[in-house]
Amino acid sequence: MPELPEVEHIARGLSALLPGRTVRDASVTWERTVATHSAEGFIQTITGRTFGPVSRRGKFLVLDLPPQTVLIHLRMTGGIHLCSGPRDDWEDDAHVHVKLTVDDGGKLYYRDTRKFGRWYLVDDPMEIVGDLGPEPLSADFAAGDLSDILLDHRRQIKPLLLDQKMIAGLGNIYVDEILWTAQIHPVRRSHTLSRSQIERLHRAIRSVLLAAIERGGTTVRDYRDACDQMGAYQHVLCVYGREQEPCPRCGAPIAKLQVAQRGTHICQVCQPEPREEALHDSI
DNA sequence: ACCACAACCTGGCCGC
DNA sequence: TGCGGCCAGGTTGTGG
Repeated sequence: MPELPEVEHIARGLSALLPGRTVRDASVTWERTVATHSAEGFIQTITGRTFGPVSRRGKFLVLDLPPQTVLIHLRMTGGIHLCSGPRDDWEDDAHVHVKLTVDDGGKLYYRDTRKFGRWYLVDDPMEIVGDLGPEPLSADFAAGDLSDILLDHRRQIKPLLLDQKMIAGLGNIYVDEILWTAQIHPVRRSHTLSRSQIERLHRAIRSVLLAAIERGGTTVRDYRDACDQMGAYQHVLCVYGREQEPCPRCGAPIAKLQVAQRGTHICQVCQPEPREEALHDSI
């Protein structure tokens, strides 16, 4: 579910509430959620520790818990909810797999229907996020950096953008939105893009992600932020989930196809299919 | 280097 | 109503 904007929004929500709080109690009801420890070992290790700053790297939520760090990847259906009141809807939820009680009685719930999400407790975050590509919203991610990545490979642009080792944080929804915005077909080979297309793509990556963060992310189904609120970016999606609806730019019906085994939404007019030779073109 | 596919899980939706 | 099949915001490992 969550891509960069959703994780960023959750991180901001937790930043306001979690730092300075001490873990008093913890429970883990789906053993495999904690990838680095047994449930027992994890609970013993973190109890009594106090949270420091909360941040994000790619799609990972990063919780400082000196002297170590907790990294959380929400995968498809993971969600975090921090409740300060005495009770909460999540208390008896069958899909809550981790629960932390902090010193003022507040509770942090981790809910994950499909159980794909993972928690990591490590000495050095680089053990987990060391292979990630650059942060697309960082000030030093320039069009030239994107160009270096694209020209260094001969892959279809969509799977390349989804590859976290290339650029960190993009997922299926935002890649479809970004490619529509930049008017680039998802199977276009990365090394065949022109200078101006790369600049358009660079601008689209940043503008789409920033707009999505501003609206608190996209809720297709499960996603809720740290305060259990839905996002609002789903209301302004241009192509994702809009098969058959008119393209906001030209009015042609949005088409759905498979690219890299992922459902993919495009406007066939605004994002024309590359010629065969451009697909296989060398040099 | 790049791609296809299965696996990890559950639930919702569609058609019969 | 029930059941099978397909779909889903992600990642990893295997094999071609």
